[in-house]
Amino acid sequence: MTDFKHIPLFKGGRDSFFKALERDAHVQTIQKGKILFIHEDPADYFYLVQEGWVKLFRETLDGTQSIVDILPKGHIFGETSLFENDLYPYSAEAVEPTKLIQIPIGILKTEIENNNKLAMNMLASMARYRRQQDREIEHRTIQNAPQRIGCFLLRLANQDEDGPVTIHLPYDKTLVASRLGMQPETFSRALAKLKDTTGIRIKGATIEMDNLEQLTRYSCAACSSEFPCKDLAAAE
Amino acid sequence: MTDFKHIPLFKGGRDSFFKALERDAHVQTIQKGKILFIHEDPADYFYLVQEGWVKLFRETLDGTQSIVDILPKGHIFGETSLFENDLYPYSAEAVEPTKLIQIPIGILKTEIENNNKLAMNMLASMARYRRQQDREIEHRTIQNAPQRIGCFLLRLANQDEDGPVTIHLPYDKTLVASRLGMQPETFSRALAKLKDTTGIRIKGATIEMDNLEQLTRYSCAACSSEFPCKDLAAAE
DNA sequence: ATTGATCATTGACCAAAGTCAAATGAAACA
DNA sequence: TGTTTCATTTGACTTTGGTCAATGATCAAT
Repeated sequence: MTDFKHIPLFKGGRDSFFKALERDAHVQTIQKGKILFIHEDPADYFYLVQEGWVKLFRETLDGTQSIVDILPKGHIFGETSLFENDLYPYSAEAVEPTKLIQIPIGILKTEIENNNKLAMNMLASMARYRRQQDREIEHRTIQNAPQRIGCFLLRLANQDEDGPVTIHLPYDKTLVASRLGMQPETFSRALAKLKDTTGIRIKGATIEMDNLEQLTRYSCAACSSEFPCKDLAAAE
Repeated sequence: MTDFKHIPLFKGGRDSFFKALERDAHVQTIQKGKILFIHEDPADYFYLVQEGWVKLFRETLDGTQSIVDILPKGHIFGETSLFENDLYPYSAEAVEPTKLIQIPIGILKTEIENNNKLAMNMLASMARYRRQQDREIEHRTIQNAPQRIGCFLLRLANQDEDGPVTIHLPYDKTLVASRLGMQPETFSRALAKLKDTTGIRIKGATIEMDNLEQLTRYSCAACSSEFPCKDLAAAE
């Protein structure tokens, strides 16, 4: 039983909307590696991540992949097809064991078209995503590999914490590498360099440090935003 | 006299909205190099480009710039502040002699909040922008410098044209370089390489070729989209 | 035409990241 | 407990693009 009314994106939805969700949305449990849909497939459903991680990506004819995003719990995907043609603009794959809610896109479309509150929620969500993308492009341009990793770690951490911090990488290093637009080998070396520069401690997928200060000084120097990052994606 | 009713984003606006526009929006003629606002300024106005080009950018403490976008005629900017805090998320500068319409952001806000048609227009506009950004990130990752230039040229051209094509760079090469995330020197060399590879002819800011095929083969090989590009930004 | 000013190109060199191949480690499985 | 599989690391080398400095080109204004 999912409590749709507590999902921020759905706040202010009408009864008919929640009734439709109860009736037609259903939960899917997905194993790691499962492809949910492919770029250009007809977009009949959008999805809400409940547990796990979903990779959105595109690929060229020769198989080179480019990661659009990797989404945690609370995020939706497949919904943008709503506003243009009805095809998915990317492929989606579960990169960890994942629980999703699959929702017919028409339900959301109807509600957004008829309930301004939902349209406003959606606009806020897209504005947030947009800033995230702007930042992403900026970082690819002005941060080097170790700095990008540092920034990635900072975004995983609770930035208001003052003392020692432990961070656990949420998925494979190979995947983190492609999320950050670099090769696995580069990631490995860059992480080692980050360790030497900032004194963080690395044990497999766990990273520890006495405080965030060193990492901040190193990574945020090549960023136009202030630390702590204001625009961390709030769960949608 | 500006015909607000024919601007796609404003289609379906109510009379009160257009009255407010008539009253409070006004045209500005801006010389090249003029800064319109700075990142984090309070966002009281948004703008519609009528003529010329506007650069949106952010910069780090040490002055390194990152280009968010460079907008032609028909595009709006400064409007996203609407959905979160009320600060501009970037700085804006006219990079060519430019004509703008400056519009108090409250007028748009009121209309979007109360007129679902406008909210839908805005959603469509943001969805389009989002795809553009997704593509941008992809290209930075998988295209090399000459390919990115080729792709940039293709987007300037009429892609349905079959025969010989002439393209004129819309602004300085230095600026094109930063728009594409590379140094001016790299741009210069990469353009020369593109010339050798594809047989395009370059005279200053004018580029000619017998047809688009060579360029397409070279640049679109490292892109997940089909040529012709469907998602070219329609004027908003 | 001459002078600046700015933009653009070129050369020489350097640094960062990618590639290819091999070695190591770690988790899953029979 | 071995075995397989896949992720990760490391080494050696290449490629790409960045940096710095100097030179050309262009354009506007005197």
